[in-house]
Amino acid sequence: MAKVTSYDVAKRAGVSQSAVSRTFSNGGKVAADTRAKVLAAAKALGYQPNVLARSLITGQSGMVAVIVSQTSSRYYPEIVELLAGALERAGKKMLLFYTDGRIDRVEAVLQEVGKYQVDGIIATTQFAPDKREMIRALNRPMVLMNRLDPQGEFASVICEQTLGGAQMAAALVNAGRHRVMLLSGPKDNFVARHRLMGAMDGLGSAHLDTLAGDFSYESGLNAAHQLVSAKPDAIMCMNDSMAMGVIDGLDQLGVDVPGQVWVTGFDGSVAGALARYDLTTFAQPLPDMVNNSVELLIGQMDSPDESPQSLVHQGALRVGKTAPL
Amino acid sequence: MAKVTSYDVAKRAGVSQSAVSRTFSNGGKVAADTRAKVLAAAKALGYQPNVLARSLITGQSGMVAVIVSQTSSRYYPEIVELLAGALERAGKKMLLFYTDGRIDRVEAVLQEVGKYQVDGIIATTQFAPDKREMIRALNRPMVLMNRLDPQGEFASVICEQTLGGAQMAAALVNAGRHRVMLLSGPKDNFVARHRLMGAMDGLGSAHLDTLAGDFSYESGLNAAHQLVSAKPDAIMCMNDSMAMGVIDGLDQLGVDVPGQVWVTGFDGSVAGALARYDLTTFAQPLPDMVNNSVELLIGQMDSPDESPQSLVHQGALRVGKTAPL
DNA sequence: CGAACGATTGCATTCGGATGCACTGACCAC
DNA sequence: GTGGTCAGTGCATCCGAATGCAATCGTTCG
Repeated sequence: MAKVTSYDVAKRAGVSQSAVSRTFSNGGKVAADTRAKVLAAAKALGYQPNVLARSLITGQSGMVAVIVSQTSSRYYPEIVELLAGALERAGKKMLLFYTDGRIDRVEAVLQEVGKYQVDGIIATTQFAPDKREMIRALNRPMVLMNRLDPQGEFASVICEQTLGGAQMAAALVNAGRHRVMLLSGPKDNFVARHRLMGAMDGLGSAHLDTLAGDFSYESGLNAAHQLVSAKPDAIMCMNDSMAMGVIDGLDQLGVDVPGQVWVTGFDGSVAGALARYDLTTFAQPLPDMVNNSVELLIGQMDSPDESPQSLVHQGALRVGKTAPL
Repeated sequence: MAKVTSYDVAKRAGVSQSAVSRTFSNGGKVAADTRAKVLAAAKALGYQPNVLARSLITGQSGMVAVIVSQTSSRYYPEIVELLAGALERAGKKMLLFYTDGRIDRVEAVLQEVGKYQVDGIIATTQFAPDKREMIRALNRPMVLMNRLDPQGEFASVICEQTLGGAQMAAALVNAGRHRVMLLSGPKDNFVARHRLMGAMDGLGSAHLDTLAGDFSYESGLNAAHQLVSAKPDAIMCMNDSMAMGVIDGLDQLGVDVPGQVWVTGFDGSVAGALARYDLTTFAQPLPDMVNNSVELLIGQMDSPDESPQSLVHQGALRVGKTAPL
């Protein structure tokens, strides 16, 4: 019942350990009947190759580290689920780390990642500039999702954020909205900053003011009162979770959406599409982005010398009932 | 830049590889100045111990496999996030597997788990009885979450489901509801079955009929029409996601909740607590359950010979606006 | 002052599997 | 029949770190 090793299988099958190893690795040269004997013995003993031992030699563990910055945005779980599927299809296992949105935890997580010989890393986290050297030292393929490496050293898959913000803003202005409040995301967050830039560009003089949110539903809920006190005709939120919070906050204040104020989100999350919210939002093609991330990562693993690519996806306005554009 | 091993560190520090190993493992006896030299060299080289190599000797990988049956219930992401936190506090890494709700994938997942020398397993999946031998062969501590092993061979943490169903049902009847439709979960799902049993017990003659759902929002949405055609005064859904779907479906049909029909959920999910849904539901103490699961698992790892425990938590009715009990 | 002692340290081996290399036969062409 | 090719095989070694054991050193005790 204890551990079954390749030696045990070899003994039972009457062959050498090498033969067992060759049977279970890909390139192995094994005669058909030897392979059959080995497989029979393996099955009888319940043998499973020890991937960790194998990784010592091959340098491949089959694991991919996924680092998520779990802000309380409800968008992240959707990313994780999609990633799980895409990685599984690529034959990789997912070693999942959360940084809880704390930049100071990033270092600890990177250290752990370094100990586990992962084949690659997919990160949706912000890295402080001084962590660059540390990441480089990990010396592993990495793809940033929804983050861009300003120096182009690491591959990334993003959705065009600034343009999206501008597009949404322009749509609001065109629809006659001239008093627009903004609810921003975390200051150090890549997508938050870019969305905000685009939004402010697109709004021009229609921009009343900007309040600081943190991407969480609660921050939207809490901001509703202050947002509405400026008497806006629209509130642009820099993600869906906050938009949902704002809507619920406005409900509590007796403010009708979209009757008195329009509200828009950003992400195109599944949650935001729930019928009772049905957000007008800028939707990112998340499934494609996730699939491409994994493809890029696998590509880097296969040919480590090619320079890292950056893929930029285009999102699209999705009109729901919270802003009848 | 390539891989840094304990030998490299040893050479630079002018000590033996053993000294390096002892510095980085817990029980090691190392003189203070030796340790200092090692740590300095390690830092200079960016050395991180290779956990996988270590696991060969110690038999401990520091990883815990989490197996989730990812039905489209939005409750599972909440479990995963909580688990991530609890495992991290316990110093364990999370190797995450989804079975996509397909029982036939369970075997494949178990095989993969077997290859990775995880220290333990936390599963929210259903196991077919013929997988029992396979799990036993893995020979690893395992805790079932929200599942009960009928033979008590594996530890489990559950919430009292039958009682919860009965309690909810009784509350509805007491509040004067006498025509209650049920929306069940997957037939082979543990919690679904038990909730349903309790509900039927509690309803008695107030039970009109039961429709089959699959725990997904969509199945609730699609069932709304058929559910309401029986002219019920309440619809009990066996989880929150379906309840949200039912509510949205009823909205589309112009049926007022709770004006014309009451709707209840089950889980106490974060999503169901969103203000625009504000479900009346039977809430499980999920954070406690998760923490206990990890504690039980760690306990089993420390003392493998103790017989596995089963913890049963008590949930509580949470009254929202979809059924003003 | 010599012996016993405790704290450190390094050596050698081990974990489980992959792989370069040499070796064995079988089979073919000449 | 001889030399050569080639598929299969096992041996020995390696991956990176942990650890039992023996060796070393500075002390302390009698």
